Amino acid sequence: MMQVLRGELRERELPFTHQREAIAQVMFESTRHLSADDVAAALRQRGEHAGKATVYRTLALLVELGLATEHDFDEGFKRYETKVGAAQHDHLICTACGRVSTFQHPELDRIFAELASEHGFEAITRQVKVFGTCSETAACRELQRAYREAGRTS
Amino acid sequence: MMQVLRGELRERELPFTHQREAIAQVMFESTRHLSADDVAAALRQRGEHAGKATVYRTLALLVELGLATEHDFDEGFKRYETKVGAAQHDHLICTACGRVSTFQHPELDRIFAELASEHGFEAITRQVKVFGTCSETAACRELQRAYREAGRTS
DNA sequence: AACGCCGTTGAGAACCAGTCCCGATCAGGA
DNA sequence: TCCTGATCGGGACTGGTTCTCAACGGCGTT
Repeated sequence: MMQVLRGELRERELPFTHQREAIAQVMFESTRHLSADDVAAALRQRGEHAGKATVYRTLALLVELGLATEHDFDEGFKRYETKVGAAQHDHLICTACGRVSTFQHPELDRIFAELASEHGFEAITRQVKVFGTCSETAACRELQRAYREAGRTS
Repeated sequence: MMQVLRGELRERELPFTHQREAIAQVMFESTRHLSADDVAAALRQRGEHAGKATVYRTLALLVELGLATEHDFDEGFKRYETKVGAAQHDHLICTACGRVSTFQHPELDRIFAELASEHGFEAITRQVKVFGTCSETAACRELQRAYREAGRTS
């Protein structure tokens, strides 16, 4: 896993530094969506440390290398997710509790490929996000009901 | 058109102010995706003026009332688009020239409805964005070619 | 093992979209 | 016209992210 990073860096003649290793380790070991702060906290927890500029630069680098993806769930900051060993997937974001769940739909790839070629567009990445309320907690289910009723009457 | 706004405001017992009218006018007369700054500039151009706090508040209000939608095209700021008289649509964003084009796909609504019910999720809004390169300018087409070749070899 | 080049690091300053504060102003019902 | 409560606006503030630049550290070379 770390070898992949090492290889990508060598290929571009970029140094494999201690900080890059530590940050990548944090990313690779988590399947969650981490903010820059989460990464810094995880580093502290294992006795490591990296300046915030380095954390941001390294996360951007991982995205550039294709080893991570960047997400914006409308929280006012970005989150990052390891891409290694995970299939392309999209997200459902609960606006009540903040939980993010993932899904894969077999038709989406085809649809976007069709769209791109129809528009003379070369698609590089896509972002598909569905915002709404989940049914994990009682509070979320309550909001679901409220929303459904409001939708019916307006 | 302005009557719609007036009605929505009355329904919620909110005052129909001169600033709200002017900002809504700017939005309703444009089919483009305007940033808060664009709106302020458009106001200036027609001899109006509104503090930026008011611009932001009013745009948020229009979104709340269902008369506008908010977009984030990864430029570091939000853009707003009037929703009046426009069908649900999604966006292709060219990362080379910044052009945004729209598309509608007949299957997407069905797919997201299915997904939501499968996950016990009540979908409120969705954001579907495809980032890539368009074929509008020579520079964009050049990047398209470069990207296709890079994709082939890696 | 020591050298040197050059990209990286980090602490803090800077940046900037967006929000908050609060006294002045205004919409609109009585 | 008067009154009341919401809005407005200029400027201060917030907080995520980027920039600055001197010190440092990979890593290929000698």
